[in-house]
Amino acid sequence: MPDHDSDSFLNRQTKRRRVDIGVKRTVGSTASSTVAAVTATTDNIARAKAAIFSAMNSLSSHSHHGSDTDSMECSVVQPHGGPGVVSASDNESKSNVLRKLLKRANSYEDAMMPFPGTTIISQLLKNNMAKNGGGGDAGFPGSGLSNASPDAPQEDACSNSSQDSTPPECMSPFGRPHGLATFDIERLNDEHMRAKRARVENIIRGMSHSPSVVIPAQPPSSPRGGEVCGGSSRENKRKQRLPQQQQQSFTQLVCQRKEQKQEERRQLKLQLEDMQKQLRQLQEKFFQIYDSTDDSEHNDLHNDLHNDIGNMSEDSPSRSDAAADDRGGDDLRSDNEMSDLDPGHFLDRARALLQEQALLADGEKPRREGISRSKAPGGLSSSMHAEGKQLAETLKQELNSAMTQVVDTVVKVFAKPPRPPPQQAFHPLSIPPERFPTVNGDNPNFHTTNPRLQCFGDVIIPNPLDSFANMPGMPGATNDQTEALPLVVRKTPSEHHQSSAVGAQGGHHHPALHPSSLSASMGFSPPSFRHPFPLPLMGYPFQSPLGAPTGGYPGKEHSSPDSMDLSRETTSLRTKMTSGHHLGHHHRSCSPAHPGSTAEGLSLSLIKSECGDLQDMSDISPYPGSNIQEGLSPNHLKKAKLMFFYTRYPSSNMLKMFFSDVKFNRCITSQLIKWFSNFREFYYIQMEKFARQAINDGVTGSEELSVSRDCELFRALNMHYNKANDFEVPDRFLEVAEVTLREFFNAIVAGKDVDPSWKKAIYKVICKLDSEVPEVFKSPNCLQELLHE
DNA sequence: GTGGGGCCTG
DNA sequence: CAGGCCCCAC
Repeated sequence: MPDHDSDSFLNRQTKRRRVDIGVKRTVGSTASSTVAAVTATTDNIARAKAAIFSAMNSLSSHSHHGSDTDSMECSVVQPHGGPGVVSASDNESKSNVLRKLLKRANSYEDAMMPFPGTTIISQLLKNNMAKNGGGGDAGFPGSGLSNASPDAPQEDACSNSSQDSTPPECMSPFGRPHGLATFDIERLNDEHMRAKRARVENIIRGMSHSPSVVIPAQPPSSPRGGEVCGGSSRENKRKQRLPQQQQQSFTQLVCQRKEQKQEERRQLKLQLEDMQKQLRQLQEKFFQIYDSTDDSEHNDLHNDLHNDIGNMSEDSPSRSDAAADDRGGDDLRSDNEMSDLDPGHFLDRARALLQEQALLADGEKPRREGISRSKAPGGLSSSMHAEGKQLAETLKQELNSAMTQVVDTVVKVFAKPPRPPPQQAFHPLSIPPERFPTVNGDNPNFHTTNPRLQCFGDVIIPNPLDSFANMPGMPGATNDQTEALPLVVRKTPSEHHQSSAVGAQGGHHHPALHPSSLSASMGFSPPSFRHPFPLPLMGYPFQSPLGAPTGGYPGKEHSSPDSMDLSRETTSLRTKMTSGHHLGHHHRSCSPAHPGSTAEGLSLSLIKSECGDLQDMSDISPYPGSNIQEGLSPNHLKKAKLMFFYTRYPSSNMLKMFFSDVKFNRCITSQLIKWFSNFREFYYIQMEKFARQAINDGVTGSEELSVSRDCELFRALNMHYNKANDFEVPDRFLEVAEVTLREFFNAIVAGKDVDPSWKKAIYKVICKLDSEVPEVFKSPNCLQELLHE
C-alpha cells in the first residue's frame, strides 16, 4: 500500500477530510475484475441516465411546482366540530359505536336521534366522516389527498363550506335515509353530482354577469379560512400564475367536476376504511363481551365473525352459518333485502332473529343461565348473552352486506376512470413491519406479491408524503420514497419473465432504450397501475390489523423474539440502491407528452427492484428450486455483524464465500461492502469517542487502556453488532478493539488529529488485524448453529 | 473504467 | 443503515 499522502491529496482532504486508506485492493481483484468488465457499461449508462434525469426532474419539478403547491393549499376537508363529530379518542368513539348499536336494539329512536333515518352503517359512516374531518389525521388530507388531484382545493373548500352550512350537501350520499340504506353509493353519487352540477352551472351563469368574481361560490375564504393555514399564500401564488382571474375561475369550474368526483371517491374510501376499522373494533368488542360464554359458543362466534370478515371482500359473501343453516332462505340472505333495509326494519329483524336464534340455541344446547327464560314466548327476555350474541349475528350480517356493497361500489367507481384516479397514497410507514416478514421468502407470497401493491391493500391511510402516484410531475416524488423499497423482491414471476426476456434480447441495451419494454422493465403492468385501488381492495387483508398504529391486535406472524427488529430491518434493507438507479427509470418515463408519466415512472421504478436492470442480464433462471435467494435478509445483516467481530475488511470474494446462499450481483456485493463500511464507521467512531474520553478522564498512557467485556466501549460495540447478545464475541475482537483504542488514544495525544487524514494510519493498522472467520459462518444456517450453541 | 474505501448526511 | 460523493488502486 503506497502511502498516498501527496500534497494534492491533502489539499483535497482539507475540503472533505478524505481519509482514504486504500487497503484491501489485492484480495479480490482477479475475480472482481471480470465482474467489472461485465458491469462497466451498464454502470456508465446508469450514471448518465441519472444525471440526465436529475436535470429533467428538476425541470419537471419546477414546471409542476405551482400546481402541486396548489394542490396542497386549502386542503382541509372537514371542518372541526359539527353535529356528528366524534371528537373522542378512537377507542372511545368505537365503543360509542358499539354502545349505540346495542342500544338501538332496545330503543331505536333514542339512539338514533342524532342521525334520524339512517341505519347503523350510516351512523358509522357519519361518525367516520366527522371523525376524519375532526382532525385526528390532521394533515393527511392536505397533501396526500389533495395531491391526488391538483384541483382538489376548490372541492375541499366546497366541502368546508358545505359542511359548515349545509352538511347534507357533502354528506348526502350517506346522510339520506334511503341512500345509505341501499348503499347504492354510485347512484347517490350521480344524484349528488347532479345537484352539485346544478350549483356549478348556476355559479357559471352568475359569473357571466360579474366577471370580476374571483372564485365564485367557492368560498375558500370560508369560515375556515384560517384553517387552510398557509394555503392562502400558495393560492395567491397560483392566482399570480394565471393571467386572467376570470379565466382562472372558468378553469377552476371546469376542473371542479373532476374534483367533486374525486372528492366523492376520497370520502368513499375514507368511509370504507373506517368502516373496516370499526368492524374490527366490533369484533373485538364482541369477543370481549361474550368471552364468558362457553368456549364452543365463543369459538363459533369467533369463527363466524372471522369468516364474515374474510368474506367481505368477495362478491357473493357467505352469510354466517348460523343464519344460513337455521333459517335457510331467510330474507336476510338476500342482498336486495339490504337495499330495503331501514332502521325500523333492522330493529324488527334483529328482534325476530333474537327470538329465532334464542329458541334454536335453547334447543341445541341449553345453558345454565337465562336459557330457560329465553324459552318464554317472545324470547326477548333472554339473557344478555344470548340476546347480544344474536344481535351480533344480525350486526354481522348487516355489516357484511354493507361492506360488500360498499366495496363493490367503490371498486366500480374506481375502475371507471380511464386514467389513474387520484389515488390516496398509502403510508408505507404505517405498515406493521411483520407484514413483510422477511426477505428470505419465508412468506410464500412474498415473491409473488409486490409489497408496494400490498401497501395499497394493507394501509388505507392517506399518506401526504408517499404520494408518488398521485400527481403528475409531483416533484417530491423523488425524495418521498421513504421506506420499504424492495431490493430483494424485484418482480412477480411474470414480471420477472418479461424483464428477463428484455434483458436477454437487449443484451447490453438498457431497458430504457426500448420504449416498448417500458412496462416490462419497470416490472409493472400498466393496467394494474390504472386501477391501483380495486386490486388491493379485493385482496384486503381483513384478518390483519388495519394499519392500526396503536397495535393491540395480538396476531403476530412471527414468534421469534427479535423478529420485530429483524423485520424492521428488513424494510430498510430493501431500500438499497434506489437513488442512482431508479433515476434512470425516471428519466426514461419522463415523456414530454405525458407529464404525469413522471410520477408513474417514479412509482413504477419504486415498485420494481432497483437493481434488476443493472444486474447481470444473463441471469434469466434464478436458481430454481435452490436455496439461493436474490436478496439480503435481516439474518444476513445479523450474520455480517457477527462476522465483523472477526474481520473488519472482508474482501468481496470472502463475502461471496460466506454469503453463499445469496445470489450475488453488483448490488448485493455493494450492499454487503457498504454494510461493513458502516460497521467500521461505527467502530471507529466509538474508538475515537472513547479514546478522547479516556484522555479527558486523565489517562496518560495508552497502556492504561484495555478493552474488556465489562467496559463501556465493548458494551457499545456489542450492542451494535450483537444486540441480542446471543453470540459470544471472540477474544480476538477484544484485542483488536484494544489496539484500535490505543491507536486512537496515541494519535490524539500526539495531536495527529489535526491532520485530516490522521485516521488513515490507524486504518492501516487495523486492517491487518483481521482474523479468520470461522467456517461455520459459511453455512447459510450459521445463525441457528451459532446461536444455539 | 471499475471496485472499493472513507466521509458526510439523512 | 443507505445514499451520495469523492478518492484511489488496479
